Amino acid sequence: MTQIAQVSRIPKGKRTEIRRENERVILDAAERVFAEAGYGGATMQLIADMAGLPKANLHYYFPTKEALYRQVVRNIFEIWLQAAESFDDAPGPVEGIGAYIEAKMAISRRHPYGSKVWASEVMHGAPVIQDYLETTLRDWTAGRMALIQRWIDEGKMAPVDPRHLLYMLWAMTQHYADFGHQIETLNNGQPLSDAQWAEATETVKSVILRGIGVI
Amino acid sequence: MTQIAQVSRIPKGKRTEIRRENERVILDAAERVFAEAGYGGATMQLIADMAGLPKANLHYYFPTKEALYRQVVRNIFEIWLQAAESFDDAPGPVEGIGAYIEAKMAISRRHPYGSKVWASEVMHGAPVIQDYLETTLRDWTAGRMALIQRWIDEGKMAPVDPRHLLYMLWAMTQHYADFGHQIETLNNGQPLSDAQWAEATETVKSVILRGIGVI
DNA sequence: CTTCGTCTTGACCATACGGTCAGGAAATGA
DNA sequence: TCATTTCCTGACCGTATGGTCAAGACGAAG
Repeated sequence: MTQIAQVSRIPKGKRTEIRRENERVILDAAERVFAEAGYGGATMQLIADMAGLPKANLHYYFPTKEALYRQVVRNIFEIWLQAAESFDDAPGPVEGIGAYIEAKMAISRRHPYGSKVWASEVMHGAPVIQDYLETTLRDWTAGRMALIQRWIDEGKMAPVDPRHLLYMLWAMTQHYADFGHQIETLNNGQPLSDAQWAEATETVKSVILRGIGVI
Repeated sequence: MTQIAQVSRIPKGKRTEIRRENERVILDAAERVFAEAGYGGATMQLIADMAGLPKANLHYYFPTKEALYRQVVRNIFEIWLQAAESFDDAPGPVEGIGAYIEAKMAISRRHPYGSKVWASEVMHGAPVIQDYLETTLRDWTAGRMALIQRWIDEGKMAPVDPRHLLYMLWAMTQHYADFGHQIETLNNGQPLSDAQWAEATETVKSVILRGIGVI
């Protein structure tokens, strides 16, 4: 067991571990800097300082600024997709949509920088992840719309346009990450407490679930 | 009457008119470029090209890039505040919140660039409009929260946390501007038609109004 | 027509940025 | 121990950017 744990942490010796760790540190720093300064405002020097590495070292692991940015955006997309699984295996809208809201609110709290990078990328016309929008996201959206439509047809919820319902879910949950600074300012400059996050999640859930006629 | 009309259009001769027109052209171009490229990614040259003026001319009207950006953000804030008036003079939540959703959806369609600049500014920590958040926006929010609470106390709507209800309204309506590119991609690359905008507005209204128990 | 203040703009400057590179340090394997 | 590969980094480079300036064009007023 100890052996297995070690193997999983250091799969192929110190070399691999160094690479893995440095890439992680750089990606974390880059996510934060890209979120706070935008792609154009972010500089490799800033990311290097945040990561505690010389700038030239960044270019050793990631050839260009754009390549680093691409990797950051892709990582975020993976997290989105994982949350999307909350939708499946649900007997009806109360469980499915409720779980989805909870999952996305949790992501907004845990990965605010990632959400901002994604928002920024989309706002600028999705120059990097346009293909993802046209393939993976489009397919996922179509599948969920069909599921919601099925729930409507089965009389499990009110006849609400599935597409715009999805947009509403995305908008509200991501708002708590993307506009976190505004929300914090309106909260007397304090980050939302555990209780306030729970309250926010509960309010969103209750309004939506009542709004689609399942409460 | 003709005299008055002329006076209001050309108050002080051609000089003033030239200044007014050039400032307008520059601000329009700047709003679009800031929205599409972000503050850091926007260049004075790009704005100048978009405005059809030489770069040096921009610096004649606006001393620095930051000053130009500040003016763009302030203009947007004014538009936000005007829409906020929809809330007042409403006898209850159906009219007040319904009108507010319609007004903000209309703004999202007519001023998508402005909405994106605002979102970008807030996401980057509101370096320029932090004072607005702490004064004007905070006051406005407090006033509307009190109004909503009054409606709840009077039994006109379900007891929904007023603060988070406001956040939900902002999130959903601005989402159609800020994430317009994603929405367009999911609409087979086509901008939303008049009918689709009406459908979106109707869906948001119906879910929210049912969600706060007034339908 | 002359004068004066406003507007226009090509050329220019200092700086900061993304990216390169050579040469050394450290880890690996025989 | 020694050879080989990977990792590290200070110094450097070409370019693009925000901003300046001086000289001229244009409208207003007498």
